[in-house]
Amino acid sequence: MPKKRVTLNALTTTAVELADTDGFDALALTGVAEKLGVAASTLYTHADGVDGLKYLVAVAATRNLTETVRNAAIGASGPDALTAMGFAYREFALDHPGQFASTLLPAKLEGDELATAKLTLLGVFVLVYQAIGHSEHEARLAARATCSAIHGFLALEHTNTPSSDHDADYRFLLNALQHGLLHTHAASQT
Amino acid sequence: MPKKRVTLNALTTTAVELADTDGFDALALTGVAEKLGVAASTLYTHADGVDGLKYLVAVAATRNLTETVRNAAIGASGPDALTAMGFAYREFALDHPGQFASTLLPAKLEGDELATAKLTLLGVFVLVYQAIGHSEHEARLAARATCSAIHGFLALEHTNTPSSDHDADYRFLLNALQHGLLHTHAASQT
DNA sequence: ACCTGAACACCGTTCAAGT
DNA sequence: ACCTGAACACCGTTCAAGT
Repeated sequence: MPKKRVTLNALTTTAVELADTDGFDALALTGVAEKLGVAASTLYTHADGVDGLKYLVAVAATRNLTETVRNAAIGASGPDALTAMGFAYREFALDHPGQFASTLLPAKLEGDELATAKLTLLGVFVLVYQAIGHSEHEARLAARATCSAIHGFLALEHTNTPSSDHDADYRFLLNALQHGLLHTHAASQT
Repeated sequence: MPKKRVTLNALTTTAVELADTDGFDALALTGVAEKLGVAASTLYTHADGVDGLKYLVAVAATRNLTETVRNAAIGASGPDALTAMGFAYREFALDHPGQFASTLLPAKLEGDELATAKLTLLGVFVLVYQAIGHSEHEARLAARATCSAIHGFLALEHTNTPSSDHDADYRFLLNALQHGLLHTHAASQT
């Protein structure tokens, strides 16, 4: 019998997979333990219960999302980059529903892993707005507004009454936001 | 001993209260039953398990939110009405976190109570945009975009990295969206 | 028709005991 | 240091039995 050893990496990976499969809320120590071939109580050596496990998933998911969005941003300039990022964000949410849901988990301590992961994600948007010509303050406002709008759309997309064309709705939202942000930018420069 | 009788109304009210107190996810048959003074199994006479209970909460919450937003819309015209609705929405979310969270629950059947409640809420926004001069199609797009953005902001407001001024952030988002929607409106008319 | 209590399954958590 | 299995609490759900 080979001794069963659990690494933090294997634990996280398995938890992320299970979250995407069964839903983030349904993520259970039992399921992860079974998939890893260990007793459920073993997981307390590596994570702080079910909340600790969900925290691990949230951190990994936020980082994965950040990388996806960042990759979408390269190679396109300004406004096009924003649209590309928006659609990459959406694709991530559709492909990884559990990871997307985990994004809502609040950070515990200011400056902890999850908090910094969230800041990094926001930072990608900030950079794009700065590249367009916004000041840092404006860019931060614009980035927060954009992330809020995107998250809201994706969260409601599958819960709300079915629209005829979600794709068009999303494009409309991104466009309106973009024009609105350009407006405030122009207004602040006059 | 007076016989304990549970009405659907008392059940819903208690569940809504408990959702706001303990969180929508933590809503439990046990807690509701205890607060009503009956055995947990009794609740199966009135609701279809825990999911049925959450469904009841979601319907009630959506209706409450709709009334709040509708009330905020009267007495102000056009753009001002939209801002007022946005802030009423936010106040509702802050005061009733459980009800706000229940808003994310998807409707089961098309045309069921929850689906129509969601449509009614959206309808309030549609009406305002029509009053401003948008066509019905445009108004529907604008309403969906607005609801998405508002929901996203409120969902992330307490989970994301603390901003210096959430109030300003929210105002900024509502403003940008409003200007962006006016832009697309103007563009489609030229 | 509505309510109760017993019963069972399932999950989270702790802990003494093994290696 | 890491893993196990027993133990316990808690919640959801079902059902036969009461009124």
